[in-house]
Amino acid sequence: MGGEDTLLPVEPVFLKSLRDHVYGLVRDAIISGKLKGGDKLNERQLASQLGISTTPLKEALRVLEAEGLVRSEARRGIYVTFDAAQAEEMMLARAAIESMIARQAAKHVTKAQVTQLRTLIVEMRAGLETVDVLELIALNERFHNVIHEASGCGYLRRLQSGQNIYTQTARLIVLSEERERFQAVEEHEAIADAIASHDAELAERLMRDHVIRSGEKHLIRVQAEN
Amino acid sequence: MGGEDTLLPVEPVFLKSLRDHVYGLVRDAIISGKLKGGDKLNERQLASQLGISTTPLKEALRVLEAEGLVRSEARRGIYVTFDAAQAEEMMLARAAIESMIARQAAKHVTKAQVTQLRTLIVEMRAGLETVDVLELIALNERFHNVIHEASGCGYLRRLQSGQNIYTQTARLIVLSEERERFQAVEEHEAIADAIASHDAELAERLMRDHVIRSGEKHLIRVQAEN
DNA sequence: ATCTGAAATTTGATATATCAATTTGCCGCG
DNA sequence: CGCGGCAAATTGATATATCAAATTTCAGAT
Repeated sequence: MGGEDTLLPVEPVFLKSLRDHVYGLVRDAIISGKLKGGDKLNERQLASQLGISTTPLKEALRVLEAEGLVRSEARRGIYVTFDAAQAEEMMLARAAIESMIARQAAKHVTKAQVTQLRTLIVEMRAGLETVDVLELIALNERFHNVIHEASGCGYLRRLQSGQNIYTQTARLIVLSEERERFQAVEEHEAIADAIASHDAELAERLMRDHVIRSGEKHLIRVQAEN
Repeated sequence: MGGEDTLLPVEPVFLKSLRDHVYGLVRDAIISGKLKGGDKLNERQLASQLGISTTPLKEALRVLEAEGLVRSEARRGIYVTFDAAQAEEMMLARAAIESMIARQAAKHVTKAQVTQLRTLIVEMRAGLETVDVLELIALNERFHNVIHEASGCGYLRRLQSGQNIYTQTARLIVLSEERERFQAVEEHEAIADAIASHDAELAERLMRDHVIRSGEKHLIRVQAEN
């Protein structure tokens, strides 16, 4: 087993339910590598470490199992299944879903949303000049959010968010390379153009290639950290 | 190790945990329309109806929530969120993921797997002649399974299976149309050719269009039933 | 020393009790 | 009649106890 002793307390204010809080703790521990593929989780022990009962923990583990991060064997144990190979597949899943969202966005986007996308591109170019990486990260998120909203696909959006395994620091590191910053903005502009011209097929392909290319860089970073 | 293959006389039904069983019951009720979008579920009442305690039910509901079929509001209630719009989005999700799987399959497929695909196509043609719809359904599943295996993507495969909302009867009805049977086999052959020639881009596009076109027919059927 | 198998232990599965937030209903006041 | 507001009822959240399957331990036989 790997280092779940470093998983921490649940003391913080009751902003959300224990199960949601614990879900986040364990998921982060898995994604960040504190819990590695093959590690066994003990319900009682983990609940006791967190200072909670097994009920909310069991519910959190069920969600993680539904997401494919752990596998539960009846009366045997709960094992972490997430590894580098799955990280790559989750990136591919993001690419698949995000590109389908872009496809739908190209079909349903409004003129106002096109304007929002173009404005964001302009701001991204400004961010390139000032080398404001944090600002670029925020703009990237807003850019994708506008596309999500344009698509009108709430379920796909939700499904997509479940495939996110990149931390803020990983994003910072990836965008610390000037070449990457420029390429990302170029790709975003091409995607915005495709959506603006209602070219669903092109928007889908460009988005897929963008997510995969950018994702590979993140994955390299993640692997380097572990 | 080994030899346990002949020692499994236990009924599968009893091996399944209550939570898994209940999960299946509620999911089917939602997908089939017995529970409609907006319906409120009461934990105690439902547990009592099913003759179980709330513990396994809560876990089942957490999984359904993770899948986006219900939404839980703390100390307020659990509401069914699945509706026709989400059914369409789940079909799009299937198309997105299945096409990504086809893309990976085109990259990693072996000669033996290509042979399997070609054999299945031949059998499908035979099924067209004999109008054996059940056989066609089984062949379709095997066809997609070979592609899944060729892709080597276990996570994507799992994610894909979560998007399945078609019943056997729905498949029967859709394939009851001769035009649909022929078109499906034609599309399958084109997909097999693309994968055989390692054309990832084409395989992805063909698979996506196939799942969407075929999915729309299923959705029309589902809507007609409700 | 190795194998067998039964007892003790572990552990997830399930049931039940309790807590606390929310809703509901009723009463009185304007 | 309408509107606050408090008490009771409802309900999901959490804690704890119990059950049963799986694993481990270890005595006894070979």
